[in-house]
Amino acid sequence: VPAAREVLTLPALQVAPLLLGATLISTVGAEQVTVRITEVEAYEGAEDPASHAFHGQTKRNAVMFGPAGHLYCYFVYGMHWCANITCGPEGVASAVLLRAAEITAGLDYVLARTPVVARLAGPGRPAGRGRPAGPAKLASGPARLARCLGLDGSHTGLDLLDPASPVRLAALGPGQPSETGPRVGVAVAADRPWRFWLADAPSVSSYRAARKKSARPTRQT
DNA sequence: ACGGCGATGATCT
DNA sequence: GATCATCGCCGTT
Repeated sequence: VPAAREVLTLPALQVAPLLLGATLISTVGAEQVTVRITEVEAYEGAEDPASHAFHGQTKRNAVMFGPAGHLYCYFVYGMHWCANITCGPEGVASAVLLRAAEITAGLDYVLARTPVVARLAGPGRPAGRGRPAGPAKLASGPARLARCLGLDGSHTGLDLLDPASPVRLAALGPGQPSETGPRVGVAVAADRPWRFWLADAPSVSSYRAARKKSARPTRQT
């Protein structure tokens, strides 16, 4: 199924499951990296308190209000980048967060480019003790996935359907068995099962509830 | 296998 | 000045 603008222009909630199994190609680095998406989350705008666009348009989230099929990267926790695909018609904020994928081409390059990634699942590394098992976990989690693809804020706004773009959405998934659940690390609207993943895909990240707000200390010296 | 927590900086009120 | 759409390390079962 070819990736089409009109499909991505649907609300994120509808686009999200269609992105499972989709192919994403990055030529941002020296060599091409290709992945198959296995886990995503939908974020709507005005009616979704967990969305970056919930409070309206800002400089950071502006691309979410643009046409569908563009890349939205944001920086979190002082060290990580995460990547979204914008959805919905122009003027309506909506996006799908890319949470996990399996690397289908360029694995050697990914391992060579980022030593910290290679340490996670490089050859000869056994599982356990803080060490995820095998290359399936290399792009497991939104920040790991963005890192494997070489994405950061400089790539925000790229048109994923432009054949000349260094990051492209080549094809949508054929519609495989998938499962849903609440979004990871999201405290508000926790009752909405807007996380989607491919059943039995080893690259899918593990669920973590939002860290509960620590009761604020009464004093600090 | 699972849970707690520190790192670290942009963004927005 | 608080809040993160996280990750990796460390300690405990």
